[in-house]
Amino acid sequence: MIDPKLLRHSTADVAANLARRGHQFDTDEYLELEGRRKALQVETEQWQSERNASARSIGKAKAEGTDIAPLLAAVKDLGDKLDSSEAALVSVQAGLRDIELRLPNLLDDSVPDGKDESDNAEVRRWGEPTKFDFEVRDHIELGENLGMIDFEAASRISGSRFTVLSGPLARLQRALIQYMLDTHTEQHGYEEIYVPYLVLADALIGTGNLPKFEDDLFRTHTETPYYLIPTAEVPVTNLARDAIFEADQLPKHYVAHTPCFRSEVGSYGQDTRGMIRQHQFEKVELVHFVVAKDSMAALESLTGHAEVILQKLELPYRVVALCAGDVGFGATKTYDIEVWLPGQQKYREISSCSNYNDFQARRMQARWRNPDTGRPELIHTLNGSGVAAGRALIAVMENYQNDDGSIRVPEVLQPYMGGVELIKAD
RNA sequence: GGAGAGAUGGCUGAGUGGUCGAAAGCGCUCCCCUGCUAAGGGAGUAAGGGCUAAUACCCCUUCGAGGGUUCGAAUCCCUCUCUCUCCGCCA
Repeated sequence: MIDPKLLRHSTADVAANLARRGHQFDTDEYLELEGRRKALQVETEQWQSERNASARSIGKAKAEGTDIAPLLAAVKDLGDKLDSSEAALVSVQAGLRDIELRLPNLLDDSVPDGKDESDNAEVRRWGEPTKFDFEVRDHIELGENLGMIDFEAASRISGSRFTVLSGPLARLQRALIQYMLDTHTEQHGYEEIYVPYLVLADALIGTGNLPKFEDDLFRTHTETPYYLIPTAEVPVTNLARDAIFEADQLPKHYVAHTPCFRSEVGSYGQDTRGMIRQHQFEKVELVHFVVAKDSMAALESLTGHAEVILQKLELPYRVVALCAGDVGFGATKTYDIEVWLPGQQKYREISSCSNYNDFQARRMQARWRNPDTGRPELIHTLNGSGVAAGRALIAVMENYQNDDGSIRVPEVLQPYMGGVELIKAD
């Protein structure tokens, strides 16, 4: 959520910033509503104040034994006036809040202009696209030839966009997850955390997934609905909900492995084959809670931590700064890390690292106490994949493939594979 | 699933219709005192929001959540959620 005060006092500036994303902010509608809010709130609070004053004087009169009948007569219709004014205020406030909750975050000035993916700016590149002296296979062909990926079985069980992995390949994904968790906790100082995979709507409002992106989520039909998490970001970031951290408790660095569930409506026709885009996938997620002044530096370090994983796996990648039109709803700035996939001869997203500044914190009331002012201030939240395990598995398969369809196990993963160095069909 | 108890400020814990944003204690901050330490004395110490240039006044809201009764609710009524104890079941 954008600071309501900023929205109120610098409406045109906010609209201009959001326009960079291609978001059209109807300032007339907003200002009209905001004007009514102000009038109604002032009026309502005046009635409330009056009611409190008269209730006090009635109490006092009663204690003194004075006749309270005239006082009661004086406040006779106060209740009605208060009720109607309050009802109007509540409805206007709900309308405003809905507008505010659906407004994307302000972009950082460093975000490059552009309208879609093709305008993203490459920041750096690590490694060179892997070279092969044979015809490369994609992960689908590799996996099926090994007999360790079964898309047909998955679709019998769950329909499209699911995968069944077996044997060494299933273990390889687990090895990747374990390796990532160990690296982030042991090398990068993160605290490992285990969280619920089902969350309440409020948690998703906190991170910005609701109310706008309900369609992307799976929901239960229990009386109070649960949502399957689309990323660990949701439960982990909500650890800060309603919190007031002391200065010495920050920064917080969390790492969590969870499955992620996405409905992927609206992505018909994209990546329909293979396990690039699934309803369910495994991901290791990094989350930072920091004080405001540190968040841009934190974005750099978080992105760096995700990159280390690819470097240790010796997977070629590049980092791109998302352009204005491509930055996600709640982020002020985002780096995507794209890994080289020989099967597609393309760099494909394997991690997305974002600074949300106070956007999520404001929705969650996540604060820290600034010792200089003694007052609670909003923290800044960041998160990034470190990295997506399903896609990392694809990247390893395709980049480590041999002519005979076998797959070498990256050196750093071998200890997690019981020393296995090569995955091949029996 | 059954039975019972509970939910109040950073914590413990009073408070069954009015002067209660809330006693007391602890903790914390500042000041005083004591040659150090311990002890002691004093003052302060919730969050959100509105108004505003203001983190100054002033005002509003909040005692698990939502509704109701009332001029007035932490206190009375209804619904829900959560926590704890015991029994049952269960990974």
